[in-house]
Amino acid sequence: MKFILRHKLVILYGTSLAILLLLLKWLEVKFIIYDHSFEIYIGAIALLFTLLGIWLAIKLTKPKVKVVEKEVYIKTNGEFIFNQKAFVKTGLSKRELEVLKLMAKGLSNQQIADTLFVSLNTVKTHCSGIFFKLDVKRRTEAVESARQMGLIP
Amino acid sequence: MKFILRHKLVILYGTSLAILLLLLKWLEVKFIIYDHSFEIYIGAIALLFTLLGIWLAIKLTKPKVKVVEKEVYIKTNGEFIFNQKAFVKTGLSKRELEVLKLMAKGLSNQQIADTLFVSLNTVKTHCSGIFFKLDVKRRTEAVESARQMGLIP
DNA sequence: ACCATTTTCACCCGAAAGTATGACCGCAAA
DNA sequence: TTTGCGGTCATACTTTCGGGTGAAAATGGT
Repeated sequence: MKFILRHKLVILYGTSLAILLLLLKWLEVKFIIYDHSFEIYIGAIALLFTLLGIWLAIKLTKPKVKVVEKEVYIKTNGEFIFNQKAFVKTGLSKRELEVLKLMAKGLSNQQIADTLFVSLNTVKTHCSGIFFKLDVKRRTEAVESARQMGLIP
Repeated sequence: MKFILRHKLVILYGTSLAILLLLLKWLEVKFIIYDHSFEIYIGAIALLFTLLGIWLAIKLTKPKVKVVEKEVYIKTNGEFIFNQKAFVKTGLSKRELEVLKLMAKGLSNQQIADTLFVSLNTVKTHCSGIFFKLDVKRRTEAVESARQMGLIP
Protein backbone atom coordinates (compact mmCIF):
# COMPACT_ATOMS: atom_id res chain seq x y z
CA MET A 1 0.00 0.00 0.00
CA LYS A 2 2.83 2.34 0.91
CA PHE A 3 4.52 1.37 -2.36
CA ILE A 4 1.50 2.41 -4.33
CA LEU A 5 1.30 5.76 -2.60
CA ARG A 6 4.94 6.45 -3.08
CA HIS A 7 4.96 5.63 -6.75
CA LYS A 8 1.57 6.89 -7.71
CA LEU A 9 3.04 9.18 -10.36
CA VAL A 10 4.86 6.34 -12.02
CA ILE A 11 1.79 4.19 -11.88
CA LEU A 12 -0.26 7.02 -13.28
CA TYR A 13 2.10 7.48 -16.21
CA GLY A 14 2.20 3.77 -16.81
CA THR A 15 -1.56 3.42 -16.74
CA SER A 16 -2.04 6.36 -19.05
CA LEU A 17 0.44 4.86 -21.46
CA ALA A 18 -1.28 1.50 -21.36
CA ILE A 19 -4.64 3.07 -22.02
CA LEU A 20 -3.27 5.03 -24.95
CA LEU A 21 -1.69 1.93 -26.42
CA LEU A 22 -4.95 0.07 -26.05
CA LEU A 23 -6.69 2.92 -27.77
CA LEU A 24 -4.23 2.74 -30.62
CA LYS A 25 -4.73 -0.98 -30.86
CA TRP A 26 -8.43 -0.49 -31.00
CA LEU A 27 -8.11 2.05 -33.74
CA GLU A 28 -5.93 -0.32 -35.63
CA VAL A 29 -8.37 -3.16 -35.31
CA LYS A 30 -11.16 -0.88 -36.23
CA PHE A 31 -9.64 0.39 -39.44
CA ILE A 32 -6.96 -1.93 -40.57
CA ILE A 33 -6.90 -5.68 -40.62
CA TYR A 34 -3.49 -6.86 -39.75
CA ASP A 35 -1.26 -9.64 -38.77
CA HIS A 36 -0.26 -8.59 -35.27
CA SER A 37 2.99 -10.44 -34.74
CA PHE A 38 4.96 -7.73 -36.43
CA GLU A 39 3.36 -5.06 -34.26
CA ILE A 40 4.18 -6.95 -31.11
CA TYR A 41 7.73 -7.32 -32.27
CA ILE A 42 8.00 -3.59 -32.91
CA GLY A 43 6.39 -2.85 -29.59
CA ALA A 44 8.86 -5.05 -27.80
CA ILE A 45 11.72 -3.36 -29.57
CA ALA A 46 10.35 0.03 -28.68
CA LEU A 47 9.91 -0.88 -25.04
CA LEU A 48 13.32 -2.45 -24.86
CA PHE A 49 15.10 0.51 -26.34
CA THR A 50 13.11 2.94 -24.27
CA LEU A 51 14.36 1.14 -21.21
CA LEU A 52 17.85 1.14 -22.71
CA GLY A 53 17.57 4.88 -23.19
CA ILE A 54 16.46 5.39 -19.62
CA TRP A 55 19.27 3.23 -18.37
CA LEU A 56 21.79 5.04 -20.53
CA ALA A 57 20.59 8.41 -19.34
CA ILE A 58 20.73 7.42 -15.71
CA LYS A 59 24.14 5.80 -16.08
CA LEU A 60 25.81 8.42 -18.19
CA THR A 61 24.42 11.70 -17.03
CA LYS A 62 25.86 13.38 -14.02
CA PRO A 63 23.36 13.32 -11.24
CA LYS A 64 21.36 16.49 -11.22
CA VAL A 65 21.98 18.48 -8.12
CA LYS A 66 19.61 21.09 -6.97
CA VAL A 67 21.15 23.42 -4.47
CA VAL A 68 18.81 24.59 -1.80
CA GLU A 69 19.91 27.25 0.61
CA LYS A 70 18.73 26.67 4.09
CA GLU A 71 19.04 29.51 6.50
CA VAL A 72 20.40 28.62 9.87
CA TYR A 73 19.63 31.13 12.53
CA ILE A 74 22.28 31.62 15.14
CA LYS A 75 21.85 33.77 18.15
CA THR A 76 25.00 35.77 18.75
CA ASN A 77 25.39 37.47 22.10
CA GLY A 78 23.61 34.75 23.99
CA GLU A 79 26.20 34.66 26.77
CA PHE A 80 24.82 31.64 28.54
CA ILE A 81 26.05 31.25 32.08
CA PHE A 82 25.55 27.93 33.76
CA ASN A 83 23.70 28.21 37.04
CA GLN A 84 25.79 25.96 39.24
CA LYS A 85 23.73 26.72 42.31
CA ALA A 86 20.48 25.67 40.67
CA PHE A 87 22.19 22.58 39.35
CA VAL A 88 23.25 21.50 42.83
CA LYS A 89 19.82 22.28 44.19
CA THR A 90 18.10 20.03 41.70
CA GLY A 91 20.31 17.13 42.69
CA LEU A 92 20.84 16.17 39.09
CA SER A 93 23.84 13.99 38.31
CA LYS A 94 26.35 14.89 35.59
CA ARG A 95 25.05 12.16 33.37
CA GLU A 96 21.51 13.31 33.79
CA LEU A 97 22.56 16.81 32.79
CA GLU A 98 24.13 15.39 29.65
CA VAL A 99 20.91 13.65 28.79
CA LEU A 100 19.00 16.82 29.57
CA LYS A 101 21.15 18.79 27.14
CA LEU A 102 20.60 16.32 24.35
CA MET A 103 16.93 16.26 25.22
CA ALA A 104 16.84 20.04 24.82
CA LYS A 105 18.37 19.65 21.37
CA GLY A 106 15.26 17.77 20.39
CA LEU A 107 16.77 14.31 20.20
CA SER A 108 14.65 11.23 20.78
CA ASN A 109 15.59 8.78 23.53
CA GLN A 110 16.98 6.42 20.91
CA GLN A 111 19.14 9.16 19.43
CA ILE A 112 20.39 10.12 22.88
CA ALA A 113 21.20 6.47 23.52
CA ASP A 114 23.18 6.31 20.29
CA THR A 115 24.97 9.55 21.08
CA LEU A 116 26.05 8.47 24.55
CA PHE A 117 26.70 4.86 23.55
CA VAL A 118 24.30 3.46 26.10
CA SER A 119 21.10 1.49 25.79
CA LEU A 120 17.66 2.95 25.28
CA ASN A 121 16.61 1.68 28.70
CA THR A 122 19.42 3.57 30.35
CA VAL A 123 18.33 6.78 28.72
CA LYS A 124 14.81 6.16 29.88
CA THR A 125 16.04 5.67 33.41
CA HIS A 126 17.94 8.94 33.26
CA CYS A 127 14.89 10.65 31.88
CA SER A 128 12.82 9.39 34.77
CA GLY A 129 15.41 10.73 37.16
CA ILE A 130 15.41 14.09 35.42
CA PHE A 131 11.65 14.35 35.45
CA PHE A 132 11.51 13.44 39.12
CA LYS A 133 14.21 15.87 40.16
CA LEU A 134 12.83 18.70 38.10
CA ASP A 135 9.32 17.83 39.25
CA VAL A 136 7.89 17.62 35.74
CA LYS A 137 6.06 15.04 33.70
CA ARG A 138 7.16 15.55 30.12
CA ARG A 139 10.42 16.19 28.33
CA THR A 140 9.27 19.47 26.86
CA GLU A 141 8.39 20.60 30.34
CA ALA A 142 11.76 19.48 31.61
CA VAL A 143 13.53 21.43 28.90
CA GLU A 144 11.52 24.57 29.60
CA SER A 145 12.12 24.26 33.32
CA ALA A 146 15.85 23.64 32.91
CA ARG A 147 16.14 26.60 30.57
CA GLN A 148 14.49 28.91 33.04
CA MET A 149 16.79 27.69 35.78
CA GLY A 150 19.84 28.36 33.67
CA LEU A 151 20.90 24.77 33.31
CA ILE A 152 20.86 24.88 29.53
CA PRO A 153 21.20 27.76 27.04
CA MET B 1 -11.23 20.66 -15.34
CA LYS B 2 -9.38 20.18 -12.10
CA PHE B 3 -8.29 16.77 -13.32
CA ILE B 4 -6.96 18.17 -16.58
CA LEU B 5 -5.02 20.90 -14.85
CA ARG B 6 -3.57 18.57 -12.35
CA HIS B 7 -2.52 15.95 -14.85
CA LYS B 8 -1.63 18.09 -17.80
CA LEU B 9 1.87 16.68 -17.82
CA VAL B 10 0.58 13.14 -18.07
CA ILE B 11 -1.77 14.07 -20.83
CA LEU B 12 0.97 15.92 -22.65
CA TYR B 13 3.33 12.98 -22.50
CA GLY B 14 0.62 10.58 -23.53
CA THR B 15 -0.49 12.67 -26.46
CA SER B 16 3.06 13.18 -27.67
CA LEU B 17 3.65 9.47 -27.57
CA ALA B 18 0.46 8.80 -29.45
CA ILE B 19 1.40 11.28 -32.14
CA LEU B 20 4.82 9.74 -32.41
CA LEU B 21 3.35 6.28 -32.86
CA LEU B 22 0.96 7.53 -35.49
CA LEU B 23 3.88 9.14 -37.28
CA LEU B 24 5.71 5.86 -37.23
CA LYS B 25 2.68 4.16 -38.64
CA TRP B 26 2.50 6.68 -41.39
CA LEU B 27 6.19 6.30 -42.15
CA GLU B 28 5.75 2.57 -42.26
CA VAL B 29 2.96 2.78 -44.73
CA LYS B 30 4.70 5.44 -46.77
CA PHE B 31 8.16 3.99 -47.13
CA ILE B 32 8.80 0.69 -45.55
CA ILE B 33 6.01 -1.55 -46.55
CA TYR B 34 6.96 -1.43 -50.19
CA ASP B 35 10.61 -1.60 -49.38
CA HIS B 36 11.70 -4.77 -47.70
CA SER B 37 14.56 -3.42 -45.63
CA PHE B 38 13.13 -4.03 -42.20
CA GLU B 39 16.50 -3.56 -40.66
CA ILE B 40 16.41 0.13 -41.31
CA TYR B 41 12.95 0.36 -39.88
CA ILE B 42 13.89 -1.53 -36.76
CA GLY B 43 17.01 0.56 -36.38
CA ALA B 44 15.03 3.73 -36.64
CA ILE B 45 12.58 2.47 -34.06
CA ALA B 46 15.37 1.51 -31.73
CA LEU B 47 17.11 4.83 -32.10
CA LEU B 48 13.93 6.77 -31.66
CA PHE B 49 12.86 4.96 -28.57
CA THR B 50 16.31 5.05 -27.11
CA LEU B 51 16.18 8.80 -27.46
CA LEU B 52 12.70 8.77 -25.99
CA GLY B 53 14.00 6.79 -23.05
CA ILE B 54 16.87 9.20 -22.52
CA TRP B 55 14.50 12.12 -22.74
CA LEU B 56 12.09 10.50 -20.33
CA ALA B 57 14.83 9.73 -17.88
CA ILE B 58 16.20 13.25 -17.99
CA LYS B 59 12.77 14.76 -17.68
CA LEU B 60 11.47 12.55 -14.95
CA THR B 61 14.42 12.02 -12.66
CA LYS B 62 14.25 14.25 -9.68
CA PRO B 63 17.38 16.21 -9.02
CA LYS B 64 19.22 15.43 -5.84
CA VAL B 65 18.69 18.15 -3.33
CA LYS B 66 21.81 19.48 -1.78
CA VAL B 67 21.22 21.64 1.23
CA VAL B 68 23.62 24.47 1.71
CA GLU B 69 23.46 26.00 5.13
CA LYS B 70 23.50 29.72 5.13
CA GLU B 71 24.22 31.19 8.51
CA VAL B 72 22.02 34.04 9.59
CA TYR B 73 23.00 35.80 12.74
CA ILE B 74 20.34 37.44 14.82
CA LYS B 75 21.21 39.80 17.54
CA THR B 76 19.36 39.11 20.72
CA ASN B 77 20.30 41.94 22.97
CA GLY B 78 18.54 40.77 26.07
CA GLU B 79 14.94 40.77 25.06
CA PHE B 80 13.17 38.53 22.64
CA ILE B 81 12.32 39.94 19.25
CA PHE B 82 9.97 38.02 17.03
CA ASN B 83 11.54 37.10 13.71
CA GLN B 84 8.74 38.00 11.33
CA LYS B 85 10.80 37.10 8.30
CA ALA B 86 11.49 33.62 9.51
CA PHE B 87 7.86 33.22 10.45
CA VAL B 88 6.68 34.08 6.97
CA LYS B 89 9.28 31.81 5.45
CA THR B 90 8.12 28.82 7.45
CA GLY B 91 4.58 29.26 6.17
CA LEU B 92 3.17 28.64 9.61
CA SER B 93 -0.35 29.88 10.25
CA LYS B 94 -1.23 32.02 13.24
CA ARG B 95 -3.00 29.16 14.89
CA GLU B 96 -0.05 26.88 14.43
CA LEU B 97 2.17 29.49 16.02
CA GLU B 98 -0.16 29.57 19.00
CA VAL B 99 0.11 25.83 19.36
CA LEU B 100 3.86 26.06 18.97
CA LYS B 101 4.10 28.57 21.80
CA LEU B 102 2.10 26.37 24.15
CA MET B 103 4.16 23.42 23.03
CA ALA B 104 7.30 25.30 23.99
CA LYS B 105 5.85 25.90 27.42
CA GLY B 106 5.90 22.17 27.91
CA LEU B 107 2.17 21.56 27.67
CA SER B 108 0.82 18.23 26.51
CA ASN B 109 -1.45 18.03 23.50
CA GLN B 110 -4.44 17.59 25.78
CA GLN B 111 -3.50 20.68 27.79
CA ILE B 112 -3.06 22.67 24.60
CA ALA B 113 -6.46 21.49 23.46
CA ASP B 114 -8.02 22.60 26.74
CA THR B 115 -6.25 25.95 26.59
CA LEU B 116 -7.41 26.72 23.09
CA PHE B 117 -10.86 25.16 23.56
CA VAL B 118 -10.47 22.76 20.67
CA SER B 119 -10.33 18.99 20.47
CA LEU B 120 -7.25 16.86 20.96
CA ASN B 121 -7.43 15.79 17.34
CA THR B 122 -7.27 19.37 16.18
CA VAL B 123 -4.15 19.96 18.20
CA LYS B 124 -2.61 16.87 16.68
CA THR B 125 -3.43 18.15 13.23
CA HIS B 126 -1.77 21.47 14.01
CA CYS B 127 1.23 19.68 15.42
CA SER B 128 1.59 17.70 12.22
CA GLY B 129 1.46 20.94 10.26
CA ILE B 130 4.09 22.48 12.49
CA PHE B 131 6.40 19.49 12.22
CA PHE B 132 6.03 19.43 8.46
CA LYS B 133 6.67 23.14 8.03
CA LEU B 134 9.60 23.20 10.40
CA ASP B 135 10.92 19.99 8.88
CA VAL B 136 11.17 18.16 12.19
CA LYS B 137 9.79 14.97 13.66
CA ARG B 138 9.28 15.62 17.36
CA ARG B 139 7.86 18.43 19.49
CA THR B 140 11.14 19.02 21.33
CA GLU B 141 12.86 19.36 17.99
CA ALA B 142 10.19 21.77 16.84
CA VAL B 143 10.63 23.89 19.93
CA GLU B 144 14.40 23.98 19.56
CA SER B 145 14.14 24.86 15.90
CA ALA B 146 11.57 27.57 16.50
CA ARG B 147 13.65 29.03 19.28
CA GLN B 148 16.70 29.27 17.08
CA MET B 149 14.69 30.93 14.37
CA GLY B 150 13.38 33.50 16.80
CA LEU B 151 9.78 32.43 16.63
CA ILE B 152 9.55 31.89 20.35
CA PRO B 153 11.52 33.33 23.31
C1' DA C 1 37.41 -2.69 52.36
C1' DC C 2 33.02 -0.70 52.89
C1' DC C 3 29.23 2.05 51.85
C1' DA C 4 26.75 5.46 49.11
C1' DT C 5 25.96 7.00 44.84
C1' DT C 6 25.98 6.76 40.12
C1' DT C 7 25.57 4.46 35.98
C1' DT C 8 24.10 0.88 33.57
C1' DC C 9 20.41 -2.34 31.73
C1' DA C 10 16.09 -5.08 31.67
C1' DC C 11 10.89 -6.01 31.37
C1' DC C 12 6.08 -4.80 31.25
C1' DC C 13 2.37 -1.74 30.53
C1' DG C 14 -0.32 2.28 29.86
C1' DA C 15 -0.34 6.97 28.13
C1' DA C 16 0.99 10.33 24.97
C1' DA C 17 2.62 11.57 20.67
C1' DG C 18 2.68 11.21 15.88
C1' DT C 19 0.98 9.37 10.94
C1' DA C 20 -2.41 8.98 7.48
C1' DT C 21 -6.60 9.92 5.70
C1' DG C 22 -11.01 11.93 4.95
C1' DA C 23 -14.60 15.20 5.89
C1' DC C 24 -16.97 19.66 6.79
C1' DC C 25 -17.27 24.67 7.17
C1' DG C 26 -16.25 29.55 6.22
C1' DC C 27 -13.90 32.95 3.98
C1' DA C 28 -11.26 35.27 0.57
C1' DA C 29 -9.14 35.30 -3.86
C1' DA C 30 -9.21 34.15 -8.68
C1' DT D 1 -19.09 30.96 -8.84
C1' DT D 2 -15.52 27.95 -8.23
C1' DT D 3 -11.23 27.12 -6.04
C1' DG D 4 -7.96 27.11 -2.41
C1' DC D 5 -6.75 27.47 2.25
C1' DG D 6 -7.16 27.61 7.19
C1' DG D 7 -9.40 25.66 10.94
C1' DT D 8 -12.04 22.19 12.87
C1' DC D 9 -12.85 17.19 14.07
C1' DA D 10 -12.71 12.16 13.56
C1' DT D 11 -10.99 7.26 13.17
C1' DA D 12 -7.50 3.94 13.04
C1' DC D 13 -2.99 2.73 13.49
C1' DT D 14 2.16 2.87 14.80
C1' DT D 15 5.75 4.65 17.49
C1' DT D 16 7.70 6.91 21.28
C1' DC D 17 7.50 8.22 25.96
C1' DG D 18 7.10 7.63 30.76
C1' DG D 19 6.04 4.89 35.25
C1' DG D 20 7.13 1.17 38.11
C1' DT D 21 10.26 -2.11 39.58
C1' DG D 22 14.35 -4.57 40.08
C1' DA D 23 19.12 -5.30 39.89
C1' DA D 24 24.08 -5.69 38.42
C1' DA D 25 28.42 -3.12 37.70
C1' DA D 26 31.24 0.94 38.23
C1' DT D 27 32.77 4.86 40.91
C1' DG D 28 34.36 7.49 44.67
C1' DG D 29 35.21 8.94 49.35
C1' DT D 30 36.24 7.77 54.35
